[in-house]
Parts: sequence; structure tokens; C-alpha cells
Amino acid sequence: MTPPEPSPAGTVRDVGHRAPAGEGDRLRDQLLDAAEHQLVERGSIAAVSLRQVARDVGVSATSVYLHFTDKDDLFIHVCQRRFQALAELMRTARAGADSATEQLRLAGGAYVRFGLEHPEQYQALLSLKLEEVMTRIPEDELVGLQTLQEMAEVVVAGIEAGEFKPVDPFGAAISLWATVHGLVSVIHHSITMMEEIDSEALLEQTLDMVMHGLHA
Amino acid sequence: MTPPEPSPAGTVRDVGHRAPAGEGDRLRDQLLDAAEHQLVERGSIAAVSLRQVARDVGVSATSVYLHFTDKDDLFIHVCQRRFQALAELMRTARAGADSATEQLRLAGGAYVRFGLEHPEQYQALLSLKLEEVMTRIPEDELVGLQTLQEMAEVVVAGIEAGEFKPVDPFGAAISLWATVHGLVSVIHHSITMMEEIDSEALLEQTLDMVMHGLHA
DNA sequence: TCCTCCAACATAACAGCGTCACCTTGCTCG
DNA sequence: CGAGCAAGGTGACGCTGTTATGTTGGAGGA
Repeated sequence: MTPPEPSPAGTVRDVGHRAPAGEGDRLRDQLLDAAEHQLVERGSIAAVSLRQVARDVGVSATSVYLHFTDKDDLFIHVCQRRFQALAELMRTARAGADSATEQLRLAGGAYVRFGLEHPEQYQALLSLKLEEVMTRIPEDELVGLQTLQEMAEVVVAGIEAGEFKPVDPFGAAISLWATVHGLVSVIHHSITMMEEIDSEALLEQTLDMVMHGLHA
Repeated sequence: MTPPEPSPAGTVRDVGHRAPAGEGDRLRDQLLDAAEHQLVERGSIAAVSLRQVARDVGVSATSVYLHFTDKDDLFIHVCQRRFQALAELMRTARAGADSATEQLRLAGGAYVRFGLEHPEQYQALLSLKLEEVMTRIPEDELVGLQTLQEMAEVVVAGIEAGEFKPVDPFGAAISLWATVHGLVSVIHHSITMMEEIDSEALLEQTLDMVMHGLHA
């Protein structure tokens, strides 16, 4: 669609030398690096070409198919690698809290900030067909399910402690997930639409709203 | 990416006959129809080709450029046409309510249901660069700003009536927008991920949560 | 030391894509 | 009846994802 600018020179391989047997995994990582770099630069998966990624690394386009089944597969693993740490981040964030309310604030804040720090990857993940993602990523590594479970655990803790009303924890977890996800998405898209918004203040206000909604 | 299936035969033009002068707008509408049809069928803008849309209508690919500046422009107007009615729908939905709480429930419900009824168009709109959308659509017709304003008016009404706490209305409107938008997005993506979820129940639970959070 | 095998690439080609410069046609109006 | 212009079509360019098939260097056995 957009005329492809010439590559801004990535980490090109030593020409002529081929990787010794058993080191094929290095190319895999280099491809993931280059693909993510291009994704951030161009803004969407559709705007970056497999051939350019291969060019940046210094290999032929077909070599990508030695490590990924197709273009989508490449970017599925780019996103997976980037968001692998998110669930763990939420867990450690809420570990230091003494109330469920505080857990919710910390975990939700961690999610939103992480999403805001990687807008292109976040939106790329949304643009991928979940059907395809699920055939490539084992279920227990799906970021969506992991963060949903984090939310659910916070809700259960809150109900057990008597802080939250005895709602359906699973439903409430989805509600909370929808809220933080929507916040990330809206802030991403709002940046161009109106004058600069204070995302930290908005985060606080939103979390206040849902927390008061859950309170007993 | 996916091998393009042969066209399932849309509304093809009378071959040989050309539209009389002044009826060029008919082709424009036919293109919008065909493009939306393909979008729904294929699931994303990237998966449908301009050439196929033109083929479905029965004209050459370049004729599209008589009515739209490029491919993105075509789909921007597809989405715009589809979501034009949304803000008005929210307004009439909340018109019959006697409390701000009820207004919020009705307007939010209208938004979510509308988004759930047109998943491909909803996600297509998100995949478009807002920067491009804004150069093509006049500001007062932007769906995002319109729904945001609807939300803001509900909040202001609630505060004036003493139903809601005196929060910052603009911030609260964004929070509410984020919540309903997130709900639509999450339900879209969750359909493949877990067993069928009751979106109506989830909608009610989520709206309950945010409304109690706003209550004075 | 030599030979074989396979991991790790490359080449060539295919069909399709978005977009552009340019050409044609037929209705309409004076 | 002739000009003009709206409403298209043709052909081409460079790019894309993907496949089938070729090549090569190093490691391991004899």
C-alpha cells in the first residue's frame, strides 16, 4: 500500500558465512528481532513485508519458512515473545499489596502501562485471527487467558476477604479485563484524535470507578 | 496470504452498458456494498483485494479510483457508512429513560449490541490508522467523538441530577467509553477462546459495575 | 583421509496485489 | 451535429507471499 522505503539497515549477517549446524536458532531470533523492529516502525503487520524482514537480517525470503510456517506465524511469535512477561508482571505487581483493592489497582495498572508501552505489538496481536494464534501457541501460554486468570484471582481474593460483593468471579474478571483492555485501546487511538490526554490520571479514575463498583 | 477464492458472484453490472452521466454515484454505492460484503466474508481489510471488489461489481480495478483515493479510503467509507447511525441510536435509546443510571444502561447497551452485530466492520475501523481517517472524515462525523460525547452528556446529566458523584465528566466519559469498547472487543476475541459466553449477562454485570462506581 | 548425509541456506518462478499514465466511449447540451 | 466531459477500460510497474527445487559446507562414520 505504502511505497516500501529502503531498509534502514538492521543487523545483517556475515555474507558468505553460513551458520554451523545446530545454530539455526540464531536466525530464528534474528528474524523475530527484525520483524518486531519493522512492526514498530511501520505500525502494522500488513505494512511490513516478509521479504524486507529477511533482507534486514541478510538472508533470502524463503529462509523464513525454515523457522515459521508463514508470515502470520512469524508475527504471532513476535507478539507472544513480547507479551510473555505480562502475566508474571501483573502477579509480582500485586504481590506486595495487602488489600484486594490495592491488588486490583496494581495489577490493572501494570496491564495498562505495559500495553501503552508497546502499542504496535498490542494492536498487531488484536489484528491476528485468534483461531490461528491458538493453533500455534499452547493454551497455557495465551496472554489473554493468563491475564484473565490474574483478574479472576484478584476478584476471588477480594470476595473472600469481604472487600468485594459476592459477584460471579469469572464474569467480573472479564468485566475488569474488558475495562483495562478498552482503556489501552482507547488511549492508543485517542492520541491522534484529541489533545494530549493524561493517561495516568485516566487510569486512576477508571480503576477507581470499577473498584467502587465492586466494593461491598 | 490466504489463496483468494473465486468471487461468489455479487451484484454484477450489465456488461456493455455504461451508466449515463450523473449516475456515477451508483457505482460508488455498489463498490461500498461489495467491499463491505467481502470484508464480512474475509474478516479483515488485508484479506480482501480491491481487484476482487471491482470484479464483484463488474468494473475494472482502476474504476475504484474514480470514487476513492485508494484502498484504505474505500474501507474508511465502508465503516463510516455502517457506524453513522450509532450515535443517533444511542441518543434515541437513552431518550426514553427517566434516570441517568438508566440512560447509561441503555446507551451503553446500544453501543455494545451494535458493535457485536458488526464485528468485522468494528475491527476494520480499529485497524485503520486514525490519522488517515481524520483526513477523510469531517471531525463532527467521527463515530468515536460522537459516542464519546454521548457518554459525556449522560455523565453530566447524572451529576446534575445528583445521581453520580461530581467527577470530571470528560474523564468519566472516556472511562465509560473504554469499558463498553473493551467489552465489545473482548467478546469478539473470546468467542473462539472459550466456551460460549453469555454476552447479555456480561453486559449487564459490567454496566452494573461501572454504574455503582459512579453512584453518589 | 575420504565419503556421505543433512542442516542451512539460495534461486527461480508463479499468481496476485495496489497504483499510475494513458486511452476510449457514448451521453448530453448547445 | 459537433464539442466536451463524465464514466469508464488497458497495460504496465514494482512489489508481495509462497512453493518447488537446487546448492553447499561441515560433521560423523569407515
